[in-house]
Amino acid sequence: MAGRPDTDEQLLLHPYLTTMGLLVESFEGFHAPMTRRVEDSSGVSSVWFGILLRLARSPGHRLRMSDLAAQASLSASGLTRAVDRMVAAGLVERQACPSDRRGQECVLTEAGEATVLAALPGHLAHVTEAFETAFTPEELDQFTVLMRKLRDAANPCAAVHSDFGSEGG
Amino acid sequence: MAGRPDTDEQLLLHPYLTTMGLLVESFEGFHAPMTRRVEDSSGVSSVWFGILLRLARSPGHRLRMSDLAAQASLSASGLTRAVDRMVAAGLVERQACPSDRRGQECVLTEAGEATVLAALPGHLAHVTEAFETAFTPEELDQFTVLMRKLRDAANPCAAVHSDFGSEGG
DNA sequence: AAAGATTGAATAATCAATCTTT
DNA sequence: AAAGATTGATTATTCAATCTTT
Repeated sequence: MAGRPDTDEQLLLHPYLTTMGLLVESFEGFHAPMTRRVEDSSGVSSVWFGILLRLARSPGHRLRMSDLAAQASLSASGLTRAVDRMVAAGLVERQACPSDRRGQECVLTEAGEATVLAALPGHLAHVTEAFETAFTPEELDQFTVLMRKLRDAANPCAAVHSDFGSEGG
Repeated sequence: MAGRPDTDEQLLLHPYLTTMGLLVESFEGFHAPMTRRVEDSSGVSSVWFGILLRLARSPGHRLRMSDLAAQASLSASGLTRAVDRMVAAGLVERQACPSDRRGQECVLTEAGEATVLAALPGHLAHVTEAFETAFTPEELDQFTVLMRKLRDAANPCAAVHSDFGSEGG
């Protein structure tokens, strides 16, 4: 009869749960091997590589700690610890933010730039291979559009702050 | 001239890197709020909820430790620790695998089933809202197909083991 | 009071090594 | 010898609290 509540079994096997599980598994299945490769070729963790890459793509090779935290999907304290370790490794340095004395900028060092540039051709080759194996050019375009929609729907604020997603493509 | 190597700047701004960054940011931007909601409504971490959900969807409400580790994107030791804590919380129990005395099965308890079923309607509502806000039905179909291609290309083995991705949809 | 950044305490993840069974 | 599972040691991440600046 109409309005009858779904059984537990129907809920458990709902197609949207299948799609959700597929999304998570697909991302992990794609991301984990990519992570291993970038760590092998760069010699640093994928978190560090992501930070170095975002700095290298930013004007002045620098980003505010809070912006970097958001872009790297780390908490503020998580980024502070990561940058502590990267400073110790000589890959980045902290500089006072000239316009806001509460702030700190994270700035790429020569060694940091060298690290990211050395690993970049190999990384790009892996990314290219993964996308071109999985997708035709038309599918890659479709995919980019759909991912942007998914992100913007779930998290509207992310679009403006994003160095990667809000332009280009 | 032909064959001239790319400059660092060209590599850094390569469209595939933009797409890769967009993919990661989109997934995190989608997944993080979903994680917070499922933790709020279920009272357990999203890792635990994922484990409970996969067990609830499996025949006999049970899975081998190694299969569960793969599906939950955890290492073998990571899953052992997680299951230790879930046994202590009364949500799952270990049973010897009848066909292979090296193996252990992780089995849902009554309390574990109650936990996942209580949170399921709310979780499904959030998933539904996220997908239907982001996508038209046609786009959701496209998206499912593309995610499956991406996973299968990057990680061909995952398809066979997957409870979520290899059937239905 | 709110925002940016950092610190202490606690949690959870991994690698390498180990043990049992196949 | 290889696979499944677990344990010890280490590392990384988070939350809550704190400090400075706006």
